[in-house]
Amino acid sequence: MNRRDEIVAAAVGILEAAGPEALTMRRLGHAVGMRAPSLYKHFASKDELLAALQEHALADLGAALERSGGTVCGLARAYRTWALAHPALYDLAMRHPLARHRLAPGVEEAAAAPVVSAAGGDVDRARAMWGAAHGLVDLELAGRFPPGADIDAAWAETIRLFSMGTAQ
Amino acid sequence: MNRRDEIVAAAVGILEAAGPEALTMRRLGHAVGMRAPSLYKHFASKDELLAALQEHALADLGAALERSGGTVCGLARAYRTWALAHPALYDLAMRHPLARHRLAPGVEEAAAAPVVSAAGGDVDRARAMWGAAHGLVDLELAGRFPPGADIDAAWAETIRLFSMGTAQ
DNA sequence: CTTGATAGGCTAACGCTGTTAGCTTACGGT
DNA sequence: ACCGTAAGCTAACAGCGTTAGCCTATCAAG
Repeated sequence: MNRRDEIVAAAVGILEAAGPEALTMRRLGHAVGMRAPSLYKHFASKDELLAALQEHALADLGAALERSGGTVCGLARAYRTWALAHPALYDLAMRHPLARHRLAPGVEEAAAAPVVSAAGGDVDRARAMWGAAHGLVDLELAGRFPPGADIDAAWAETIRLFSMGTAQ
Repeated sequence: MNRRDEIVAAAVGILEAAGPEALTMRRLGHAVGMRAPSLYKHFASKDELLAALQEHALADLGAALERSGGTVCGLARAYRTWALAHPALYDLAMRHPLARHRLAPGVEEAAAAPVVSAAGGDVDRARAMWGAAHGLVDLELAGRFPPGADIDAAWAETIRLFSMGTAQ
C-alpha cells in the first residue's frame, strides 16, 4: 500500500468516524503522521483527494449492488443500506460533480450496471430508478422527512411502482 | 420591510447571482451597507440566516407547485423548473435539516400539500413522488448524469409510473 | 566515490471564513 | 435630564485550504 492509498484510507476513516466537516487537511495529516502541507506532495488539492474518495465510494457501492441479487427490491434494499451505513461517502459519491477524466475507467459503469440490468436494459427507466432511490436516501440522510414518517412505506410504494412491468 | 427582511433579500440576490460559496457574511454585509459583525445584531448565526432563507425558498417553491394545476405531470414539471431556476435555494430548501421550531407554521405543510393532493391523499405515495422528483433534480443539478443523457426521458418514465393508479 | 537530482518531509505565512469582545452613538421612554 | 437599548463600528481569534521556501535522505550517473 503506497502513501497515497494510506492517505485515502485514513480519510475514509475520518469521514466514517467523525463526518465530513472533520475531514480537514491538518487532521488528515495528523492521522497519517505528517503535517498538512506535506499532503500536497501526494495530492494536488483537497479536491483531488475527494475525487479519490469518490472513486473509492463508487467502487464500494457498486460492489454492494452487485451482491444484491438483481431484483428491483433487493437492489433498492442494498442501495439504501449502503447509503445509510456510509452517509458521508454516499454524499461524496453522488453529489460531487463526477471528475470523469480522473476516474479509473469502468468504475462508473460498474456501479450503474446492476441498476440498468434490473431495469431490463432500459436506461431511461434505470435513471428513473436511480433518481427515485437517490431522492429517498438523500431526504432521509438530510433529516427532511417529518419525525415519525414511515420511510419504509415510501420505499415500498416506490419499489412496487418500479417492479411493475419489469421482469423479475 | 424591516432590516431582517432586507438582509434575507440581499442574501437571496447573492445566492442567485453568484452561488452558495459567494454568500459570506462579509459580502452580505457589504450588500446591505454594513460590516459583517453587525449582521449578528439581526441573526444569531449564519445558520439562523440560512434557516430564514430556507423558509423563503420553501414558501416560494410551495407557491410554484400550487400554481401547477394539480396533475402529476404538471407538478413534476413545476418542481423541476423551479429547482433548475433556483439551484442554490433548492439545495437550501431540501438538503438542510429542517429547523422546524423556527419555521413559520404552515410553510412545510403548504409546500407539501400539492404533492399529497396529486397523490390522492396517500402520504406514502406522496413521499415516493417527492423522493423521485428530488432525486432526479439533485442528480441533474450535481451534473451526475453522463453528458448527453436524456434527462427528459427519465422524467417521462418517472411521471408515467406515478400517473398509474392516480386519479387525474 | 563523488556528484546531482528527486522525493518527501518541515516551518512560516497568506488570505479567507465565521464569530466574539468591547466600544460608540442615536433614539425613546420615564 | 437621564437611562436603557438598538444598532452600528474596529480589532481580533481560531480554523480553513494553500503556497513558498528550506532541508535531508535516497539513488542513479559520471
